[in-house]
Amino acid sequence: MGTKALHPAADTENRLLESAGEVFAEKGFRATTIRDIIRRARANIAAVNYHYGDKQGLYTAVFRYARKCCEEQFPVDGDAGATPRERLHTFVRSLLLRILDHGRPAWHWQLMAREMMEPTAALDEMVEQSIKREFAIISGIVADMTGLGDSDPRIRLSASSIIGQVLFYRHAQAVVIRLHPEQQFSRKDLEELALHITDFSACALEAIARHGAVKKTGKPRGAARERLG
Amino acid sequence: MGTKALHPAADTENRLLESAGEVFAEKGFRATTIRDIIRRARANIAAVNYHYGDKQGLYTAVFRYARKCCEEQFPVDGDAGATPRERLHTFVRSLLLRILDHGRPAWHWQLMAREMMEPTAALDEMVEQSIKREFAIISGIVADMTGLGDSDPRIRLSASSIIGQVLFYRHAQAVVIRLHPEQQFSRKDLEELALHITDFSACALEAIARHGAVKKTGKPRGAARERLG
DNA sequence: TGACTTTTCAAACATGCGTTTTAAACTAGT
DNA sequence: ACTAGTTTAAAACGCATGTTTGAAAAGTCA
Repeated sequence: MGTKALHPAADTENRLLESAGEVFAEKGFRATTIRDIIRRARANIAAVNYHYGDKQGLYTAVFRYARKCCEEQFPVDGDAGATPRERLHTFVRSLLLRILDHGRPAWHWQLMAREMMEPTAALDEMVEQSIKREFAIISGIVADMTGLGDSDPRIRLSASSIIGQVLFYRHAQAVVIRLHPEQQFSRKDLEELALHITDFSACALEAIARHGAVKKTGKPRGAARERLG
Repeated sequence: MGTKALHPAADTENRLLESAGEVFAEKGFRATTIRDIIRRARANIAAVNYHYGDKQGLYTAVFRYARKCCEEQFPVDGDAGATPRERLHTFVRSLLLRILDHGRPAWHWQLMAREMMEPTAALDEMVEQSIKREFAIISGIVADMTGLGDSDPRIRLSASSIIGQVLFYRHAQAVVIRLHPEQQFSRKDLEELALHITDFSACALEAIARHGAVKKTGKPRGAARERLG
């Protein structure tokens, strides 16, 4: 009927992927029922078994699909010619938009957040194929801004501090909303949030650069102290 | 068996509370089965219905119990006479130990973390009776360290940044373990972690104090230089 | 002890779930 | 039009779950 036009070139398989993604993201793997998915996809209950074997098969298919879309939409590594400070801002902003933007496929990173907290086999794949690379990017930025040696544990700790500030607004969003109703999550608010986290982190990194980067064979890769003025 | 001695003065009701807490924390509300709980508590399946009405009733009872225990164990507001920096460290350290310490009731904050991510009615109670107060504490510390006026939004943002760094290790623990197997969570590791987060945050706050605290009663401590947008 | 309440127990009940089955509808090549 | 292969459809199966039941056991007080 007319409903078919809502999902344009969507054969049953694609409708299942999209619907399943929404429901899985909203309620988690266990709490979602196949009947809930097929109702939303306007498909038959046997379709998921036919196309994906079983519920778990559909889940991993959805997960792979989500990761692909997510990476394309908000690339996390900015212009290599930019200053470390600018690259930090790009990274923070992209991550924040990824996990909180109300855009169309809002459920992609919601799925990821769920996997982080309650890992299944899908998390291993995600760590290997996405997170490792992205953590390396932020680690590189941190190294540039601090001048710390590659193996200095403070790089890992600082990178975690930065990511933690961002993920907070996803993982603890329910608390934030209750605690600070004035904190909204419009695109504009997210831009402000990204600026704050960038500022906050940059100040800390610059402090480390000033009085802490005297380890290893000091190889200052970038100008760490330019930002001071 | 000596198993009964493990739960000393535990009547059925208390055994249910403890066992349910462990299982709920580990698998979440939906995924835990009553049969799983009563098996661990060595009680009959009808006991939960008899004492708590239904599964949901048991859950809210467990939750209230968890909050009580949690607050007693790691008080988050340190000596009022200490320096702001020391109070910051106390706060960060307590929060970190709360959510990651392997001590006996390790499941208390695991439950809370679950509620944060997938809120039920229990979260509202928690926000009102615990989180608001604790967020006020860290906000006070931030205000002291930066000199910002009470209503400056940067206080809320900075407090969130600090808490976010801590919660990261709970919410994304599965990722951290896969990404950095060298990162352990022994008591000693947690102390180091707390020191890093304190350092990182203190540097950022001090920078804000230097060039950003020109609101309210205005106490410009350093040269207030402007930064790029 | 004996009546009465509280607590425990094993079994059964009702429901919702993932999955399977069987057949009908559709598609494409000849 | 016929047939073979693919996709969809409806119903049913088997199982695990939350909950209820009715009686036995333990506890309480006279």
